Amino acid sequence: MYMEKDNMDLKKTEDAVAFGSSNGYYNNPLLLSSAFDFSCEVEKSSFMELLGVQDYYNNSGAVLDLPQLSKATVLPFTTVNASCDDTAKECSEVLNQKHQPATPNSSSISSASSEAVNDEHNKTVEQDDHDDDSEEDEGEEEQQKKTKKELKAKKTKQKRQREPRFAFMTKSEVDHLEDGYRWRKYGQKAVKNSPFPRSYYRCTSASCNVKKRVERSFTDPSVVVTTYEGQHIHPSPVMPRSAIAGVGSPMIPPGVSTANLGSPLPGNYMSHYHQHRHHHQQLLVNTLFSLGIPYNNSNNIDNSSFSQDNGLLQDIVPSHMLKEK
DNA sequence: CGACTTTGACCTGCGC
DNA sequence: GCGCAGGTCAAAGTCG
Repeated sequence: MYMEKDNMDLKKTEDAVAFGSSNGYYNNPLLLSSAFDFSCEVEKSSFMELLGVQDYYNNSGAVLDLPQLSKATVLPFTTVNASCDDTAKECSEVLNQKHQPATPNSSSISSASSEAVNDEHNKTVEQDDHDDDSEEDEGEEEQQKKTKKELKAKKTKQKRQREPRFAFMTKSEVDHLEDGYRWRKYGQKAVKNSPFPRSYYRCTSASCNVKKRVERSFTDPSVVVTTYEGQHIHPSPVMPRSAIAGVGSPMIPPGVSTANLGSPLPGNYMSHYHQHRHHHQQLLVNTLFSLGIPYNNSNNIDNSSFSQDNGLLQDIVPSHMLKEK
C-alpha cells in the first residue's frame, strides 16, 4: 500500500536481502537489520525495536553473545547471488525509482495496488472480447491471440514497475516453505547453471499482488532461496501449523497477524514514520514467520521460543557453526 | 467441481 | 537484429 514512499525514503543497499544459513549466514534478525542502509539512526533503531533486539544491535561484523540465539555473527549485508542473478538488475530499477520525482498525485493508494486492480479489469475486458469473437475461424483466432498478446504486452510495458523484493535462504528439505499464506504456482523455469528449477508463486488472495520465487541453491542444495515481491494486503488466511516445512513450529504470538501490523488505510491519517514502521514490521513478520523465527511485538524476544538445544537455530545452522561461535 | 500444478509457448529486457 | 535468460500465461492435467 505504501511501497512507493518506502522506496523513496528507505535506502536499501540492495534489492534482495539475504539472511540465510549457508555460507555462514544465520537466520538471525540482526542480519536483516544490517541489510538496510537506513537514512538516519532513528529509523535504524526503530527498525531494530520492531525486532525486539535493538539492544544487541551491531553492524560492525562483531561476534555477539545473544542469550536467545546462542552466539551469532553479524555479517555485513550480502545479496542473494548466483542462483538469483537477476536481483542485481532489479535492484538498479528500484534505485532508479528513488531518483525519479515523486508522482504529483501520489495518494495513499499505491501504484502497485491500483495496478493490480487495473490488470484485473483489463483481463475481464479482454475475456469479453474473446467471447464475442468465438465464431471466428482458426486463422483469425490465431491472429487474435497474437494481437491480444501484443495489446497485453503494450499495457504491461507501460506500467511495468517492480515491487521491492527481499530474499532469504533457509535450510530445508522442502522447497515451498509454509508461511501462513496460500500460494498458487504459476510457473517453473530451469535456472541457468543450476540443476534446480525456479518456481513462481502468486498469492491466491484476490487483488493481492504478492509473488514469491522459490529455488534451491546450486552451491548448497540443502538451502532454499525464497524471494518475496510485494506486500500482502490481507491477513494471513492460514493459521500456523504444527510443522513448518521441517524447520519447527511457527511462533507468531496471538494477535500478531499481518493484518494487525500492516495498515489497511495508510496515508491519510498515518504518519510517514508510522507507515515505515508498519511496512517493515509486516515484512519482518512475514519473513520471520516463514523461517519459524518468533516475532515478539514487545522488545523482548521470547526465550521460550528457543528450546534449550538452540531450538530453531539448530535446525537452520549447521551444528559445527553453532559450536565454533 | 474447484483448487492447484504442470508445462510449453510466448513476451520482455539485456548484452553482444 | 539476434540470442539468451528470466518471467508470465494459459490450457491441460491432477487431486481431494
